Amino acid sequence: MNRVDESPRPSETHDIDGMASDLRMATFRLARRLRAQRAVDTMSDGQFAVLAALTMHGSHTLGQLADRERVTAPSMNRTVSLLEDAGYVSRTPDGDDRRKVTIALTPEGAAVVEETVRRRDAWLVEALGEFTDDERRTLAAAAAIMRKVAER
Amino acid sequence: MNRVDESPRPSETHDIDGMASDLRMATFRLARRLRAQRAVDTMSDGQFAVLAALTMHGSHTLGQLADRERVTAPSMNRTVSLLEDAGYVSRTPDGDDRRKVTIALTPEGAAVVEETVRRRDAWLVEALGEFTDDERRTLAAAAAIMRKVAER
DNA sequence: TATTGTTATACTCTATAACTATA
DNA sequence: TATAGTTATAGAGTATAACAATA
Repeated sequence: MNRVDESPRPSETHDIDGMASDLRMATFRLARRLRAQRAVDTMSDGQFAVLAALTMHGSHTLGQLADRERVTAPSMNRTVSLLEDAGYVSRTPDGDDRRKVTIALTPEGAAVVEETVRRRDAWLVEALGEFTDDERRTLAAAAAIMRKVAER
Repeated sequence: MNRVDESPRPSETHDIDGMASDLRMATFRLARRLRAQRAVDTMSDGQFAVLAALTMHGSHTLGQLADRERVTAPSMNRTVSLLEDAGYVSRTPDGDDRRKVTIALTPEGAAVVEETVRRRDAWLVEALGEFTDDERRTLAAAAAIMRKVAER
């Protein structure tokens, strides 16, 4: 058994049910807190998530965006329309299959992503400053694991 | 951006900006994934959060619930009304200060909490089963720290 | 007057159903 | 016929402003 800190209690590591509850509550709570920090912006989470997806994974069709964000096509259509009206994304009909529409980030959209990330992280960076190096190391390691869990 | 994986060096723990971004993204992603598991239910996150608060912290006035969930009083009033209509909470005028209303969980509400938690955690428990003891220990430790961060 | 809760109103996000255009 | 996207419509969640009851 690989021990990472001074006194891990083995029995607790087998209480996966309790740990899952703790992790679920902590995740929801932190997500809510982080989300609240967007108060300075006018952009919703859903809109920002689309811009972030376009930033990370390039252009998408409407259907691809809807699948990625796990919303229906009409919901995504509405979100994309709002982003288009704001000048943050462009719609371009696909050359091969003219039923499809390619949604791409505009330079203005890219700038908004950068600025929003900066603002959102500011609060978290300040909060993390009050924790210990060990605690921050734990969070960094956990973040990588959480991503793997979410990708399941 | 693969930074702190198996052997974090002290210098890296000072890259708080990058770590904050990682943690923010991982938290949002896991929260979204967990939230999607509620598909079997008809209850929204907001309604469930109220039932969970009543379960964990006992009865509240409307204002206390609004403060705890960080929404306005009219928003909480609406949520509580829906829960009351569904039979999951009760409203009782306060004996001492008759402006106040005590909101309490009904037995039906308590049953809904239990069942919802069970369903939500089922997915997470299964997911966690595919990780190592070390990884689960890291997540357990991180959950506690995340709660502290969120309470800031 | 101040506080607690509620009602009125409006806007966003989401969904299902129906429709259009294209394959 | 099937698929990609859009439009129509409705319900839930949130907010601000205005109101009622009580302290």
